[in-house]
Amino acid sequence: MALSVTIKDVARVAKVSVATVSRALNGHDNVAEAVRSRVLAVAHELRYSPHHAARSLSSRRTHTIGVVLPDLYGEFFSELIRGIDLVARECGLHLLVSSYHGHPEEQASALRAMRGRVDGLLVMSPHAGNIDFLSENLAALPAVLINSQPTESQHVAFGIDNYGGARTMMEHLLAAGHRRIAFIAGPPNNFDAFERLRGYRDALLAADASATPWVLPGDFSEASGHRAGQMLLEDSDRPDAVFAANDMMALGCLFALNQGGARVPDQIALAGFDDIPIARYVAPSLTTMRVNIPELGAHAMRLLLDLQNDESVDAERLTPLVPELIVRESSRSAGTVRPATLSDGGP
Amino acid sequence: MALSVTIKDVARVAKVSVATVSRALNGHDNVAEAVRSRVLAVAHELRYSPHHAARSLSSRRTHTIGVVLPDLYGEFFSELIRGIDLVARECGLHLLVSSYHGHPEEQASALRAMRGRVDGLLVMSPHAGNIDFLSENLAALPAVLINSQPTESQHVAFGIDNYGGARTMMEHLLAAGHRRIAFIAGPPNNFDAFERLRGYRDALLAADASATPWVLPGDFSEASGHRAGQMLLEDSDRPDAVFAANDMMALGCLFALNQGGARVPDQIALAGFDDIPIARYVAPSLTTMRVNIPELGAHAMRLLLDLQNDESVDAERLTPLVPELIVRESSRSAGTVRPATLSDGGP
DNA sequence: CTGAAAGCGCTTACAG
DNA sequence: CTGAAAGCGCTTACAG
Repeated sequence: MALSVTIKDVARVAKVSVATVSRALNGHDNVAEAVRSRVLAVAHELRYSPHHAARSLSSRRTHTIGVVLPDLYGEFFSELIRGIDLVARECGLHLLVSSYHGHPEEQASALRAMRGRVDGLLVMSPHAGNIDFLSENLAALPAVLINSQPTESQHVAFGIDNYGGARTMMEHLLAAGHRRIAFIAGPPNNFDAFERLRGYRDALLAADASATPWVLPGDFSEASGHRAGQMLLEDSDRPDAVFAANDMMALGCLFALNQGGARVPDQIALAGFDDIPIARYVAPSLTTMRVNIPELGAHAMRLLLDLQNDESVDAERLTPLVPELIVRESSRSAGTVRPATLSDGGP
Repeated sequence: MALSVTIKDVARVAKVSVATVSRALNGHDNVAEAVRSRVLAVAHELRYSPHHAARSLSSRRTHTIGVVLPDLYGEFFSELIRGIDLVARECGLHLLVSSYHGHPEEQASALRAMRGRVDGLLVMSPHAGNIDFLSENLAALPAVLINSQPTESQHVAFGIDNYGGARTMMEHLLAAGHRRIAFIAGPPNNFDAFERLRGYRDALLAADASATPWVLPGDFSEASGHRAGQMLLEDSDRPDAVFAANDMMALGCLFALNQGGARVPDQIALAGFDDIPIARYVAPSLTTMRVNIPELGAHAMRLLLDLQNDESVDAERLTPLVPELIVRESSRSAGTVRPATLSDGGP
């Protein structure tokens, strides 16, 4: 760093003031054309690259967006980041990604560490009840909340229609004739999980007011789905269908059922939620609700940009993203169960 | 931002100078204990959080590591980042991740944009022949190259033993009795792909000096593997086994063979490279070389830390990471082909 | 169109 | 142990 070339070096060589160099490099129009091209040439020749911290300290803009996530692990987050990055790139913005690694108590410090590094924040906080404290730490930065519990606070929030998605899946299972439908729940304090459970219950009771919801515990992990599957196998009383709150648990359950000799979908139908890539490769391929994850991120990013430009965000743009029902073999009532192929269920 | 509280506010309220606030907050020992606790209390009460750009401009440290990758898409990169992040966190370092999205010509600007934002760089540059120009733009920052073509330059580099891995796989296929082994190659200018191809050739010729290498073109994408599989089906003359330079192509090839009615492994054995998660879920599950991707990132990060501390890096620590042979159903010479289960091939 | 100067919010020798 | 001051590398009114 000590050897690196600064704006002063460029100014000296180009025989102008640093102010002029700054203007020339930043494309201001109050620079003589001859001077500008000379400055540009010198800057290039010296391999000058502006010092980001200095620039953002004086200009009060960082051209960077902070993304604070619960975790970085897994397909969901990489797809989300990809969608965000797509929009950010178009606008010449960088991304500073940070996660609190499943420790919600570290979220505050993750948020505060963003000060002076970012112009705006995209925050995903699925842990219910975190919102008040969130507001305290968001400071004066424009922010968009992703997939978070709604709040009375003034924050812009955007997410997936988990409730509606769960109802859609239930309607599919009910239409296929299943009546005794078990549900593998997500983590207790997770807002997404809560909404999906709510959709399951409401749909079940809407179809038959005397039905008893059949809920198995889970935590979104494959292992918890596997445990739920084993629990079902041990029970002499089995459901017609199992709806897992996410695909990872559905897969865990599928393997448990396969191992235990329960045929899917012939003996038990199975469905998940998310449409992670593996879902269409397993045998039988998994019926699920497809969530357009990159679009979730991209749209949140666009909302943030509007917020930064002081454009008011109309309510319509905050309408949750509706997941799409993808019917595959795991819920097909009858017929051939073929191995998954390239042409099955997507590009 | 205008409303945010600065070190001056803390100093005023705590009735000390900004210098003292700075020292107290940074844990210097030349601060009276009573003063320190007062400053800390005030800072907390005011929800003060240091302005990062200002701090790094004056201290000349950013506590951030730049990670420049060819792309962000897919399991490989998210696993790599996870490994890097693991080590970074332990050291209280942040990560600034940037990708040039498959456009090598944007790599230079991605690298230069890191100036003044990071203390060190982790760079993955699989495109052969990029190295000289890399050196020009790395400036004075300590850097570690990941999975890149070796160079005479002074850069520290670390990667996977692609050549050795490919040979190991070939020895497995040869030991299973296969002689006519086709190879689906990766992109022409990719160093990883080049090394794997070299391992294939050498192993083939080592087993039989008169053998003719049978190389199909590919570019690491599933689609290109699918095309290669179709090409093999159309040919009346089929190989005993197919070794794809990565798992994605192996999967594409597998689907083509499945669709075309060629039984794997009975008629054609199949193997890939990488051990991506899907590899053990497909039917038949895929034999492959497992690369410990998080460890690749973690180790590179540790090398960078040593470099920053001016510790000399001994050659031993630069020894490439050796992939591990994972034999699954797609290359089993005979016996039962069962669906994948939870207990197959890993946690 | 251009330059001198103030200022962004910190850290760190330098005095005391 | 503490404070006044210089300085990090830029940008941006303010004059001219």
